[in-house]
Amino acid sequence: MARTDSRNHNAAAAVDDPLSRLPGYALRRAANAMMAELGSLLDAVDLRISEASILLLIDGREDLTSSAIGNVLDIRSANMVPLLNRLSHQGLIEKVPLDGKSMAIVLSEKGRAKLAEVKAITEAFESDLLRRIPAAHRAHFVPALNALWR
Amino acid sequence: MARTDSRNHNAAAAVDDPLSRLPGYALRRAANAMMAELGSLLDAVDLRISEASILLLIDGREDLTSSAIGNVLDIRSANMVPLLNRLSHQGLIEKVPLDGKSMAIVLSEKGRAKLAEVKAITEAFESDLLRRIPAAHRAHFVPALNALWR
DNA sequence: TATTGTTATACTCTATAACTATA
DNA sequence: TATAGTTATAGAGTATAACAATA
Repeated sequence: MARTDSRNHNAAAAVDDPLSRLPGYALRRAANAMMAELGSLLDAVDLRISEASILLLIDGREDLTSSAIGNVLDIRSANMVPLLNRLSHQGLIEKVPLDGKSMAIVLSEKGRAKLAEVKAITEAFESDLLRRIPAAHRAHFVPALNALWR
Repeated sequence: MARTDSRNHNAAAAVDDPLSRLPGYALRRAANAMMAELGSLLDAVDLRISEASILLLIDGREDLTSSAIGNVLDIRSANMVPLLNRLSHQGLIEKVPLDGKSMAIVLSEKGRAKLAEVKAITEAFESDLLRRIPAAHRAHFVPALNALWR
């Protein structure tokens, strides 16, 4: 199977990604791969990653507003609207007025059931992810990542 | 400055992101932060991250086709077209026919000068990135990331 | 005055489908 | 038949600006 024809101009096979030694590039590729995989897993519960993140963040809390959620997850208020609308139309969340201006986003009965599914999927996925990292590097992974944004 | 008013319903300040212990979540947040920063740095040379990646990949090579580049960087051929067009309109690359079907993407004189600028920016950025990771975790970073996608 | 929430909009990135032409 | 390249298009994600109502 060895290809030794020197006239073969298509060198794609010989390019073994010289960029992969770069931390930023490796970070992007790893994140893209992870997002694609998690996204596929969440298709089973008809949620996007950002929507699942919101359910996980709310969990049992009844005091989180749209802006509070957006602040934590780094989502602009204008972009929170369609995100929460979709969760609302699926009957997963409810808006409870806190005062004339603010509304708490809380999980409905259906939302709590969905959250349980999301937790099962993400917990399995997250431990899968860790298991793929060689044991020697594993404990360093989250601390290193968190140093880059927290 | 301490806020101790227990009647304050806005608990945003009290939410310290319980999701950050999750590897997948931390990976996404770190990658987003990195991309935003690198993107800003590359504004100085009027290039996007994907465009800079292409210049870095080509470097001195004269045998890489659009599809070869796309295979390495995981960019679909349909999406390579506008990407290469923009580099071409900026006079940074040229297309050299290899046969009636394939074209090698090579750097122009101007492209080589631009690449030098890109290298300066990215090398400074990449070492900056590493420097932010606590020393104990630093050597584990790229190997751990590469285990997730290579 | 600052904050909460909303609407409208635009830009980027990425994905698929359909197609032409050449190997 | 498979590969190289292109066109058109659609869906996500995310950004800004402008606005109403309330704190």
